[in-house]
Amino acid sequence: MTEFNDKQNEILLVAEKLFSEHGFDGTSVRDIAKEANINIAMISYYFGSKEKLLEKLIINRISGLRLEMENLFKENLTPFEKIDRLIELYITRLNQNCRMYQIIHFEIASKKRDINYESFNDVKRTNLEALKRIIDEGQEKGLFTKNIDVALIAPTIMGPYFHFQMNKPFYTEILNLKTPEDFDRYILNDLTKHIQKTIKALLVYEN
Amino acid sequence: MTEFNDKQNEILLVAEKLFSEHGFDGTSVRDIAKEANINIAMISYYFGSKEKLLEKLIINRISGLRLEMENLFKENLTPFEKIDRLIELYITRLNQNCRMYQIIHFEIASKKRDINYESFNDVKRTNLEALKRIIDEGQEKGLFTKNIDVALIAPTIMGPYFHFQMNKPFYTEILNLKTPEDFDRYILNDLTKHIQKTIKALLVYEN
Amino acid sequence: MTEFNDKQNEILLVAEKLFSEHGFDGTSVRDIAKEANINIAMISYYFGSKEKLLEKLIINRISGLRLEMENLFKENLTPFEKIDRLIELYITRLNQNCRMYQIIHFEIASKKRDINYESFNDVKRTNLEALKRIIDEGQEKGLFTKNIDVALIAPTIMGPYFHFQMNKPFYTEILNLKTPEDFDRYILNDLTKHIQKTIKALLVYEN
Amino acid sequence: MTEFNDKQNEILLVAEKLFSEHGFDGTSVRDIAKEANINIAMISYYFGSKEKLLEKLIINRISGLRLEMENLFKENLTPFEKIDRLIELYITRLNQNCRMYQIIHFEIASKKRDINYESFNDVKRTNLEALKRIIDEGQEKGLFTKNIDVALIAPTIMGPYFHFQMNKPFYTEILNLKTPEDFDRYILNDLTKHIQKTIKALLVYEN
DNA sequence: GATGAATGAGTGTTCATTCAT
DNA sequence: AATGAATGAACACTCATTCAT
Repeated sequence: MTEFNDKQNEILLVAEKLFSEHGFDGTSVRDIAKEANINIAMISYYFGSKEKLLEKLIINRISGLRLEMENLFKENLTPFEKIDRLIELYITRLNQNCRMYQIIHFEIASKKRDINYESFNDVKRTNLEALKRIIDEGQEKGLFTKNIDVALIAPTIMGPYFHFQMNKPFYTEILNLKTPEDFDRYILNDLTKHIQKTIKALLVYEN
Repeated sequence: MTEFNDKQNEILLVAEKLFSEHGFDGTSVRDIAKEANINIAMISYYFGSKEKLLEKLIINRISGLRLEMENLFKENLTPFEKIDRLIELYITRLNQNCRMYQIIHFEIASKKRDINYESFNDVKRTNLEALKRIIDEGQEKGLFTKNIDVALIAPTIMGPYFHFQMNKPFYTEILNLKTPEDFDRYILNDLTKHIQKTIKALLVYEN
Repeated sequence: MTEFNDKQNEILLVAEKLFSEHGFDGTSVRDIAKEANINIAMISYYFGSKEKLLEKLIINRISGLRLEMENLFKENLTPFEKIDRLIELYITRLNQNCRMYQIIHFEIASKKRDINYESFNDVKRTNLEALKRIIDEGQEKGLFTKNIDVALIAPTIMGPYFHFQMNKPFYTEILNLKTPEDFDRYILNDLTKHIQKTIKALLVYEN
Repeated sequence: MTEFNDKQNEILLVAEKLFSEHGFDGTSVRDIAKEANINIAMISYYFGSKEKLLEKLIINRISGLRLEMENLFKENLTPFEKIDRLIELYITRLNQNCRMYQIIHFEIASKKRDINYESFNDVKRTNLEALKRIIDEGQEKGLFTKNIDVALIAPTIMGPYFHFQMNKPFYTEILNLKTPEDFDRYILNDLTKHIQKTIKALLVYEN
């Protein structure tokens, strides 16, 4: 993992913002250069090409996404508390990187670019593993139901969050969230609690 | 609602496919014209501009999204059954229009285009209303818990579906879904059942 | 062989001029567009790309290079007269297309472009064939020496011509050729006669 | 004549190679810098500019082109033998510097650069002079015909050589020259003999 | 009503060169 | 003396759109 200098980091920051707001194709290198106050040629000079800029941006941001869950397991918490903490951690982290997820999700959908998503998948696999350990523990202790498909728990945590984010204008309106801060606060409090409840309900539900 | 002729419908169909696959900016009018076997000038001629084509496409498709839930309420079903049926209806409908949702979600995110999403929001409001009626009924009958935020049930239904779709490559891999048909079958069976279970668990969960 | 319209022919003409004067890499599509008084986009529009423009230019010009030598053989001429006429024909033709040869020679030398020179080689082969027939006839009649390598006669005809052209500034100076017309006249008269004499000398030379 | 240091000579060597292979415009300073393992800025630093590099390259190489023909005249040879030796010397020397000639010929043709070719012309004049002395001697001894245009003998020697070189792919094919070594051997043996024969035939030909 | 020709603006990228160190 | 960073200009090409027919 190469380190980037200040200017390169500035370019990455601007690119992240513009790509997430207007998409990769909707953002020109001139837009990035103008907003980052650098010469157009710098993007090719530093990153090789616009596409490689995206790639390096994704790799750079993804490498910070792996959750540090060691403490979670060391701490003396009940499986329920662990689930709560895990979800809180998830949402906080997703919300910090929501621009990146916006970009990645769209780029995965449009298969045009052949970006290596393996490191992204790696993160997801690791996170899934952590989730599985907690659920296993809860099941062993007889707290959670036996009938749980772990692979579907993750989309049940992240799905609502992303859906909420993607329909920001709609939920802003019906929940009367007046400022972006209100929206953010709603996510970190109400929505997080809702998702925690959902997962816990699911883990104890006997159908 | 203006009616479109055959050629216009063909253009809309091709545009829907290409926009969903490569994004709006990633699709050129030449691509559309070539795939639809029409002259490039036709798009401007029929729709005014590429942007207006998108707008008309969205409006045209959205109008078909309103769920017909009348029968759902006429039928003599328990609230649980109604929830199951509603979710089944939702997912089926989402899945039939997943291209359209792909487009709309991205276009909402990139605020560039000022497309009128009111009719889209209308649909969501109507669907929310239907959901609310069922939940109200379940609560009145003492079957569901009192403590339910209806506004968050919808993202809990649709969120996991969209997240699953958006991460198709990842879930294809970890669930060993070999063909697109396998993937679709998994959505309509396993994922639907999972979401039904999730919602029902949530509706009876007393925290 | 597709026909070109007036504008396309104008572009080809300008491209031929500029490519021969400044080379392919030394000529930008902007230069061509400006000199041909057309929009830059037209070059891509009409020919696909700058490289394809070169290719089509070469093919278009080459197809006119095959010498019509039927009359030469029908006419009741001595082999010596035929050689004279053939060389005259050669030089006249080379001189009419000297720009094209300038381009082709350089492009052959720089192997960068993978242009199909087969049609060019075809022409050379055909011309070689004609030359061989005349020499065979002269040998049969006992007029020419037996010891002739036909493959080397062609470079002995064309080589001096091209060398003269390529060193135009030098020969202009030492031969005191004041105007381009003088230079051209020298080629068509003196140089042609010199080459005719050279070849005839060679054909009768017993070493 | 300024002397060049090792790095400068390396740059000249690489530039000579690349210019001859891909032309001046087809070679970027980056290409040269990479192949010469030097910093890009070095070319401007050492030579002023890319164009001046070409100029200095040409001047440097031209100064080595003057044939040393003193021995030729000192030796006790017949005019015919002298012609043979001269041509052999010519071809050998041309072939050693064929890259340089490739560059110069193209640069003369494209009048863009205003390089001083006077020293190049000087060389040609000197060589012409030597040729003239031999021919004069042959004429005085009654061995050569009177009617000789010396200015046209040079192109008759060099023209076939260059034409052969420029159409390398064609002659490689029709003469079945399998390797570059075969090609070179053919030039130094067969082609040289052919040119010697041509000139001698011309010098004795009475038309 | 429908279209081929045409265009100006914009795309990402590469260029030779400069400059602070 | 030598160089890595940086740049403005130019590159070939594609874009959505217009317009005469």
